[in-house]
This record gives sequence, C-alpha cells and structure tokens, in this order.
Amino acid sequence: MLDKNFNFAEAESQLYQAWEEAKAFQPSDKPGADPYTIVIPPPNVTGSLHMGHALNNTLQDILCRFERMRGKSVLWQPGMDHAGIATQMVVERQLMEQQQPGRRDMGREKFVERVWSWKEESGGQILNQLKRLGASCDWTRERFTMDEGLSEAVKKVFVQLYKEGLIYRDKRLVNWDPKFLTAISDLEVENTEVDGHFWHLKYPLADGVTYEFTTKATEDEPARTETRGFIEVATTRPETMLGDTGVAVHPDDERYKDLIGKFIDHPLTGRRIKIVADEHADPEQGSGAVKITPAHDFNDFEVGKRTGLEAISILNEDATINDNAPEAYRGLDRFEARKKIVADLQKLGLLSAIEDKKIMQPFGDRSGVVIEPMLTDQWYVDAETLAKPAIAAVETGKTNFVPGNWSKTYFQWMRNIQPWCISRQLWWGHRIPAWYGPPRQKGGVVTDIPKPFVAETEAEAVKLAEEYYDCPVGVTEDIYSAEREIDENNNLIMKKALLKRDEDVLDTWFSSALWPFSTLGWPDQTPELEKHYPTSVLVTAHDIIFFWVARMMMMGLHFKQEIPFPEVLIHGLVVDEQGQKMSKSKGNGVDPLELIEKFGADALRFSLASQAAQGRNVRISEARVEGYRNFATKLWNAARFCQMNECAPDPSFDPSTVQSTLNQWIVHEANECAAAVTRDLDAYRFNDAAGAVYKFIWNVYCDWYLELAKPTFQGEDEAAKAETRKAAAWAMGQILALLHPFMPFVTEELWSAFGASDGEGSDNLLVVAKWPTHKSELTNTNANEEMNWVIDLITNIRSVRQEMNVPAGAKIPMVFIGDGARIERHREIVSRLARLSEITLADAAPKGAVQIVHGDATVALPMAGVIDLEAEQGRLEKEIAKIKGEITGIDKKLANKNFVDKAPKAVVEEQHTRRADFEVQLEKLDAALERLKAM
RNA sequence: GGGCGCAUAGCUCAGGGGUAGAGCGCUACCUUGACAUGGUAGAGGUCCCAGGUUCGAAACCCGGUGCGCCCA
Repeated sequence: MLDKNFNFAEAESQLYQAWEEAKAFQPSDKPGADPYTIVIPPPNVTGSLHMGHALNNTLQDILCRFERMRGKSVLWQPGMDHAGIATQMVVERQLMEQQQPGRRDMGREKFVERVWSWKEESGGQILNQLKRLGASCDWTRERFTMDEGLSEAVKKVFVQLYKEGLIYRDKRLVNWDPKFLTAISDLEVENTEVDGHFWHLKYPLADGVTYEFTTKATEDEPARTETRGFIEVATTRPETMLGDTGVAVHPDDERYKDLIGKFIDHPLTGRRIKIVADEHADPEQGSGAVKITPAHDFNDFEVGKRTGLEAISILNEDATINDNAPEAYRGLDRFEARKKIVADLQKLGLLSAIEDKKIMQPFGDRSGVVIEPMLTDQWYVDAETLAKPAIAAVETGKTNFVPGNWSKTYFQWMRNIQPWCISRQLWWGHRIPAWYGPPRQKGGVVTDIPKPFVAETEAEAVKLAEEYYDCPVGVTEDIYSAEREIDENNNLIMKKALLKRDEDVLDTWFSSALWPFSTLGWPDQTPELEKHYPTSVLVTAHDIIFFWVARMMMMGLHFKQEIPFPEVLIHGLVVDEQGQKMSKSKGNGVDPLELIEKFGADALRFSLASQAAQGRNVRISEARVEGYRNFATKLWNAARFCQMNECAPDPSFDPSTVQSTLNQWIVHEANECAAAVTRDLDAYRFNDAAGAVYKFIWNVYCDWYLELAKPTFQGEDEAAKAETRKAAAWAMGQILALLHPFMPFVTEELWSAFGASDGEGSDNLLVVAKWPTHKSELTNTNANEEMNWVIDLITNIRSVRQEMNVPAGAKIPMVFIGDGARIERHREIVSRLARLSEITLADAAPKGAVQIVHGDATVALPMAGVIDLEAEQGRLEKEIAKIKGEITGIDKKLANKNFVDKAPKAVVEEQHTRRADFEVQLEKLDAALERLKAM
C-alpha cells in the first residue's frame, strides 16, 4: 500500500539512479528509430543552477522525454563551456583568498594547471543540479569546451578560417576591460544610462584665424554675431582630448565653412590639429563642431579613417594615462585625469559651460568597470561573410524561430554584424594557434615582416616557418628572435629563427559556436555526427540569440554546409513575483534548488512548464509551486485509491471493448487528453499541454471518474467491478505516461508501484514506455454526452442544495420528471453524489418542492417546511430572466437579415438549436414558477 | 532614434470572429472510507480608450494612452 504522500526527497535520487542504470538516457539503437537531438546550451563551468536554467532545461527535458516515449532515438547532449573570464576570475580570487602567489607570479603553465584542478574539484556543480531537476541528458557523452576533442575542433576551425581569409589580425578599436586587461565582445558590454556631464570647451584657432559666428537665440539672449578666435566643442569624456587629432564640422554647416582645412592649437597637448569636414558632426548637436579622438571613440575612429586623421592612444592597458600625453597627466587614472583636465581648462578660461546630461556608459558585464574603446591588435572573424548563409537559412525557412517574431531580432543583428573580435588577453582558454617570427633581412635591411604562421600544431608552424626563412626554426617562450651571422660577402645571413606563439586565447564563444557538431565528434566523421547532425531544435531564451543561435548558425553552415538546427525555440525569461528580471545585484533571485527541496522537482518543473506560454516571461511564485506539489499529491492519492480498490493493470485489456458508459467515457476522455497533449507538445505549447493533462487528472479523473466509480467498487456486480478496475488502471497508466515528461519522478514511482506497463513489453520503466497516441476507435461521443448529462445533473442538485441551505450531510429525496430510463441507468451514482435518500419518477413536481430544470427534464426536491418560498421564487425568477436574456439576444440575431443571409449555415443553425433548448428550459422554469406560486 | 512585446476576474495569466476561462486569493459549508497538500458550492469582468473592417469584434486592422524589453 502506498503511503499517504509522495516522499519526493527520498525517491528522486533513487529514481534518477534507476534511469541511469537502465541507460534510459542513451540514444536507443532500435532499428528504424528516428534520431531526436538537442544540444544543451552549455552552462558555464563556474555557474550554478538558476531559474533561467531551470526553465530552459525543463523544456528541453519535456521534449526529450516526450520524443523518447514516442520511440525516437533521443540524444540530449550535455556539457559545459569553459567561461574564460569568469573562470580565470574565480581562480584568481581563490589564490588571493588563500594568500598564494598571483597568476603572474606563478606563470602561465602553473596557473592553467591550477584552473584545471579547480575545475575537477569545484567546477561544474551545475551538472549535478540539472540531475536534481530530472534532466535526462546522456551523461556518458558529457563534453567540455576545453576537452581534447573540442580543442582539436577549435584549432581546425581557426586554421581553416585563417587560410580562407575569414580570420585575420587587425588593429582596430575594441571594447577594453581595464580591470581584466582584456578585450571583450560587444555583447559582454552593458550600456547603462548614468548621470554625466557635457563639457563645452573652447579650442583656440591656430595662426590667428578668426571668423564670424552667429549664436543661437535663447530665452535670455537674442541671436548675435561675434568674432571668434576659437571653435567650441563639447565632450562627455574630457580626458580623451589628450588624444585629439582633429575637429570635425558638417560639410554643409555654413557657420564653419571657412574653417575647414584650418588648424587648432590644442590647448593641452599643444598639438596642431586640423579642422575637417565630416557628416558625423551634427549641426544641431551643441555647437555643431566635434573633437575627434580616433583612438578612443568608435565614431571618431571611423571619422579618422575617412579624413586621414592620426589615431593617438593615450591610455595604458589599465586605463591610466600613457606617455603620449603631456607629462602633467601621465600615470593618472582616467577619472583623475578628467578632473585635472577640467580644472586646467577652467584656469585657462577655455571651459565655457558644463551641462548635466544623461549619458550611456559602457560597463563590462563581469568586471563592472567602465569599458574603454582601445586601439589594439586583435584577431577577428569576418562575421559579415559568415553571416550571409546564416541569414539566408532563416529567410528561406530552413531554420525557423518559434515564435516566429524572433527572426526579426536575429536579422536585425546579423545584417548589421561587426567583425567579431575573438582574441582575449587571458590564459584560460584555447590558445591561438599562431606563431610570430622575426623579420627577414638582407644586408642589414628589413625586407619582409612575416605574417603569423598559423597551424594546428607547433611542428606544422615550424615547418611553415622553415620554408619561409629557409633556415632552421625553433620556438621560444620569450620573444621571437633570429641568430644571424655575416658571411664572406659581408651579408647578414639568418642561421636560425625562433618563433613565439601568440599569448592570447580565443573567446569562449568561439568554441561554443562549434558545439552542435564538435560535441558529436567533429572533425572526425563519427557515427554520432552522421546520425545526430543537424540537431532537432535549439531551446534558449531570447537574450542568447546573438551569443548562441547566430554563431552556431554561422559555424554550422560553414563547416557542415548544413544548418545546426531546423528550429529555434525561444522561451521567456524567469522573473520574480513583481515581474522584475532576476539579478544578483537586485538580490531577487529565487533558488530553484530550494524550491526542489521544499516541493519536489516535479512541482517546480510543472510550475515552469504550465507558465511557459509563448512569448511570455515566467513569473515564479512559491504559492504556485506549492499548488503543483498539491497536484502531485492529488495524483498520488488517486493512485492510492486505485490500489486500494485492486485496480491492477492488465496488459491484455482492450479499452475499445469496455461495456459500461462510465468506462467508455473515461476511455474517451483519456484518448482526447492524449491527443491534446501530443498536439500541444508538437507545437511547443507547453502551457496548454500541461493544462490539458492537469485538467484531465484533477477535474475529470479524480473529481468525477473515481467518484462515479465508487458505487461499482463497493457494489455486488462482479463483472462491472472487474471491468472498472481494469479501466481505472488503464486510465491511470495513460495519465502517468502523459504526465511523465512534466513530472517524471512521481509518475515513474507510481508506474512501478502499480506494476504498470505499456503493453509493449518494455522493461517496465515509464521513462522508456510507449507514449499514448490518439486512437479514433476510442472516441465515444454518446458516452461523453451521457456522462456530461449525469455530471451536470449532480452539479445542479448540489448547487440548489447549497442555495437552499440543505446541510451537507443530509440526504433528501428527489422526484424526476422526464426520461425515466435515463435516470434509471444512473440512479445509484446520482443518489450517492447528490446525497439523495431516494429517486422516484413522476409526471409532475409535487407541491412544496424546489424544481430544477435540467435539459428537457425537471428535477424536484420536495422540501416542505424547509423551503423558503420567497427565496425559491427569487431563484427561479433570476434563472428565467437569464434565459430570457439569452433568447432575446438570439432573436435579435435571427431577425437580422444580414446575419441569416451572410453568416455560415452552421452558425445560424446553432443559434436555432440554442434557442430551442433555451425555450424548453424557459417553459419548464415558467411551469415551475407557476407551481410554486400556486402553493 | 530604430525594433519587439504587453494591457482580459482582487493577483498572476491562458484564450480567441458567434456561448468569458484557469490557478491562486476571497466567501460559505463539509474530518462523506483516496486525498484537509482535500471536498462541495459561490461571489467576482466596460476583455485599456477611440475609430474602422464585418451580419457579428473582447479577438482582426488603424490611431491613442500606459507599461516593459532589446538595439543604437
């Protein structure tokens, strides 16, 4: 006998273990089984499970379990990415806390070793947490982006793209993180609006040039013309002026027309900088003139390129001022320098105004410090070229977004994609397979600066270099160099070249982009790759479209010549009860593990699934999770009831042959439920699927079927009892199967407690049992109609009882006026559920009875003495008014010639039917009222 | 500035050209032999506003208002 409650805390780990032992999560090798594949969006090795993961993986697991039960050969490929910055940060912090030598003191090799041992000890906790959630990943295939195999893939991709000219080295502006001392990608920058200032500065014109300037009229002052020997510019970042190499005005701006080509004596650097014409200058903005600092601003960089201005970097990598600036500022932090510059300008009388202004400031999403555009040498991927086929794949529908609107976001980004900076100044990651060598010289003159030698291995790089230098080549950890000697003709001859490998590593996303095929064994042509690529669907949240979807699409198409997934399911974000995005800084995060411990994984999963409506965020609230824990308990007790009544599954049971209307009805309803859940899961409508199975279990099976079956279980009719036991057990089996993708633990536990089976001889684990499919021969509209009649009748009687204040425990008689045979068929269950002492048939309602109109029948509850005549009259009049209202509405419609002519026949017909039904009810109600009044 | 989304019961949200839904909350009653983590019944709606399409709009279209998100 089952306990009164499901002890999920105890059962979950055992059930999970049983699944793993049965190898249930490994793709089946059944012949003819279609593959179904999902690669997990790899969580970060430093991460722990948050609500976003819980939702994302619940949905993936629902799909995988659903398809597995449908007989597909399911591979849910798990693993993690190595999270370059985050991991390096964690380990560095750990070193600091343990007062051990820092990264630079211990050196690269030791440090990387240290990271690996950190990973072994404390990394990847999230994978165990996914198991707590019930995720049915094939853990035997777990991969890590720093694995040997995946590293091979990374090298191969890098080298090939380099050879194809799609990876190149360039000096451009990057987003520089002055805390971590590395470049980061655009996507790792958070632009936040902050309170800032707009400093208006006077830049003196060189060579004594002056011009007539007409000011704009303001409230205080009319426009006036003055002679100026300066040009006014404005900036939100005064410190950058140390790197100014020009001032731009709009080519059509009449005010400055004569100044184009003239010069400015820069007030701080003393540099002579040019006034150039460029459309970037907005005549409406400030004075219309802008200072140009190509090395420290993305727009200015472009202006500089167009107008031939020099780019002078004035920042060190830690964002202190470097030696390109005047001595007074060198070594100052950027914000200190700003203060000093503003003060100095004020002293010089060159600060004309300070305006408060909201400005967008870029912050590093991990470091939290202000990001600087910085001119550096980095490796880039030609994303624009790779994006083209990736865009086309979505345009032509080879890959679809669900919901479809997200393709707009994808297009928007992909069509404006920038070169992807892939090098990072870190130690933890895939080291770039590029080696640099010394320049070639002839006669003491540099004749050629070599391009990097890019190869998958050091040996190959050396070989390339040997061909290039035509002399022996070695590799050094210091700086590249050459041994030369002077030959007899006094020529400098290279005897040996020493190469130095690039210090940098690749962006973590570079390796993650390969995930859909690298995890399957690529570049080897493995059977898994053959079978499981392209994958079936990628499941992720919209904030990851750029990271994941875009890059996987690009790499998949380029290296496999095939999309990585035909569908991209975009689900909502998990937000708190107030609808706020969860974040560490707000401290409003809800820990999924706490909820699992409190209410069970099933409850959390169902809560997430039932709220995962397309295009909506999921608000998580404990009350809701608790509610679904209660739902699991309800199911548990229904199963317990079945068990108590000896409802044992019978593999030979054929649901299409049941005799009783009640059993025909539950078979019909279960069949409908299977159709609904299947259809909704196929359409990724998780909330609808969850709703359908919830409703069936609670509101059909528990509320009605089991209640209606009780008389049979307690009765004497052994044949009926036997059939009902089997039908109840069969329906319970259907329930467990249909609910399993959502609530795997409690369903599996009950499945085994029941000794249930899918009749296919599978090894008795629900996880691999057969999914219930809709069978048209199980449809039974007659039984459905009949049972709905009974249910409505019982509900009606109960309702009136309450209204008449009949004590819940009291049994009262009922007189039935109508189809006697019909009520006869259900005498027992109606009596029981409506708590009736007897049912008698009559042609008219007795006096002193409450009368209920139920379809074309009237039900009278004699309550002489108890009945409140006035209240009863009020009740009937209210109902009559309601029905009359309905009839009036329908009449209005039917009187409308347009409606009758233009509306579909079926709709018109339906209105006629409805009217007739209401008319019958009205008649009965009128009669009932008359009888009441006659008392 | 560009793009996307949302507005339906007290709260959180489904739905969708013809008949207004769920969960939670609320009210009343009930330890009825599965379940009080439960049962029964009930109250509660100007489906944001305005216009249009239509025989018919809460739903479709246009505009407005309010809120949210993303990109620059």
